[in-house]
Amino acid sequence: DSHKHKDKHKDREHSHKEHKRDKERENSKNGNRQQDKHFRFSPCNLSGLSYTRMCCFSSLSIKVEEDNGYHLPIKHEKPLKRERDEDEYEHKPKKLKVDNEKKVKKRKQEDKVKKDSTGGKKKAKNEPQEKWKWWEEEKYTDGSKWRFLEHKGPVFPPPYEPLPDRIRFYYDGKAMKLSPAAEEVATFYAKMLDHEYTTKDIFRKNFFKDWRKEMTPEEKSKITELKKCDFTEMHEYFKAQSEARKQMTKEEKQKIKEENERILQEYGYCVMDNHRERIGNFRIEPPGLFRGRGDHPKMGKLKRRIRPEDIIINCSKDSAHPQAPPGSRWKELRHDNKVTWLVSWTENIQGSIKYIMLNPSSRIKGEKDWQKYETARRLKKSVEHIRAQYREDWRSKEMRIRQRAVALYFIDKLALRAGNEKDEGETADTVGCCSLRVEHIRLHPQMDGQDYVVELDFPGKDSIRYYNKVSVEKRVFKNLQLFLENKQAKDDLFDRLNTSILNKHLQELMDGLTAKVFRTYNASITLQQQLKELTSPDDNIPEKILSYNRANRAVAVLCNHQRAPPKTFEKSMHNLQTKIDEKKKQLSAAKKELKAAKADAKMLRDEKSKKAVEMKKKAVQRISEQLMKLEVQATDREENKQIALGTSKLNYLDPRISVCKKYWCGNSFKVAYVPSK
DNA sequence: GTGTACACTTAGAAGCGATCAC
DNA sequence: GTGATCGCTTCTAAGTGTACAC
Repeated sequence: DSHKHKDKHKDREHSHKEHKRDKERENSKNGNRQQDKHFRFSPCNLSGLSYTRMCCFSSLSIKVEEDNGYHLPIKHEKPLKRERDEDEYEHKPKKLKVDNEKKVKKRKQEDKVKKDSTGGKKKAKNEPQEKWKWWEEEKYTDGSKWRFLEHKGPVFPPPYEPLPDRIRFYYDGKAMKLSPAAEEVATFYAKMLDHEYTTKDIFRKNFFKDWRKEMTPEEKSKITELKKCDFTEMHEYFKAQSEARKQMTKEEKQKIKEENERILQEYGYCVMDNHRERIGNFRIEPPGLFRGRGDHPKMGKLKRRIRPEDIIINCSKDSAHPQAPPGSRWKELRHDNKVTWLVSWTENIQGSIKYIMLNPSSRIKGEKDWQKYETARRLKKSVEHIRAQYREDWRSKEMRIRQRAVALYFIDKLALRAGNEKDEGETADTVGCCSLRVEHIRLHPQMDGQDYVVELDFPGKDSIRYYNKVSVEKRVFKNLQLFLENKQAKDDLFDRLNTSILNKHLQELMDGLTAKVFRTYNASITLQQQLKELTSPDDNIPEKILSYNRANRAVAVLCNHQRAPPKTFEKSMHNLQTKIDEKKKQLSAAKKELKAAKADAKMLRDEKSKKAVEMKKKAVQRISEQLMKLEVQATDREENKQIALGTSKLNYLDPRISVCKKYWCGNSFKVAYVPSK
């Protein structure tokens, strides 16, 4: 019997997008593909000291073996071997300096001295761009995140600018002038007319409900049906505006660029502990319609405009406090150095808190990132023991222990997320490991020539579908059968488990261990093993890049990092195919010419015709190479259609693996910071 | 044990300037 | 010159995990 509430989840269908993805996945049995357009660089300013890195890749294919210890949700042609234990992830770390009170005190004093010498303000803006090796400095041990923090506060979006009178809204075929408040919300919808969102019932319903709240009583009584609303003039107006922006002269564009740069310099940086640091998101989110992912019950709701009165400012007592815009005041001015955020506010859709924090290149983010990979490396040392433990626990007398052990096996083997419980009706129905339900799993004692196959099919984070068939150990299979007994589709698979229980257990096994550490560890170790397998010391740079991309793709597949195929995908593939066809024709013609030249040479037996043969041979060779390149490009693009490589690069792969000398491929990476040599 | 608040990381979509191909 | 594509940034939603009250 379930300890958790049952029947709490309503039947939901896959979103339209997901259906599209499913269909495409089916159509692409040899693997998912993605055009490597989406690649997110980590901020990697050498003076910015990011613990993350910057790489230049093209997309390349990987192939996956059926049973390699890691069971990837997306299948590929070639085996991706991944051994569980690989010592090379064991780079010697640079010894972390241990903080002590004396050193922290010294740093504090130094900060004070520098501050005093600059009249209470840091000389940050025009400081020479000298590398700051924050990783060589001591860390705070008292839980504080900084000693001094000064910033200029957030940048607010511009106020609403009413539409020109010539741009009209029509209701039931008749032009109608809207009040400014109602008009503003209408423009949010009008701007999205081309988007799939506006075809969704929930989106339309939520928008209309919230829009009506902004209307005057007269408007409210008149506008009663969304389907009678005509926003097309507004839509065309915004499209024309966007077009006009594109058509601006170089000078106009330059002027805007300079203004943006000025704002960035003024508001985009803060001073934290004597260093000028880039802020990640210094702009307040503008009002608009909420774009929840998947079947989000709140999509289309009005995201209200944030006012200074909603804003909490966090900074040092002894800093120059940011000033609220004239005529307004902040909600609160706080001096909490136990947190890293500079500005916060509560949003109105979920009631959650939003923050303005530092850029990933900052000391504070870099240190956290580093710690994350250090924890993953510690896990490497304990992982065999932990695996032995959970295998033992599969036989436990207690159901809760068995469930915990099977869930952990999934998290380790399949790199699943923990799966916290979520508020029903407040968010899209998505699950992770601990929140899997009976309906998400199917057991096949035999399937495709394999024993004990578990078929997993569930919506994960961002409503991305996780689909995988994996052969498991007999004991796991038997346990799963037991967990499913006497349960309905909507019941929890692991009814005696949640993330809190699981993480408490993990904490006992290793200090700092939580479910997500397994994802980091397994992603990084997969990269390393793939690099080892796919590269050889004699490889040239393109070959190494090819291997790196394949290894990266293996990680993306393991972590189920997917994206929607680009809108222009089909068209661009079609264009590429046309090129291939033309090239084939060219090749065929060149071959004919070569044949003719050979015949001439045989007859004439002179130097000129011999030379002609050589020329034609070279032409055939050149065209063949061009054709091959195009074909590789097509395969590559097709295989990368749905795989997103950026997330793993940015969040899961220890940069020390990418810059390891053994796999180093020169100009492929720009490294901001390599902590160990 | 449960619920909630909070702080932070992870995530895909969208935007945009630069470059390429024609 | 123009449209397509690339390479990257920005935006913000959606997760994880901890602390704390009851």
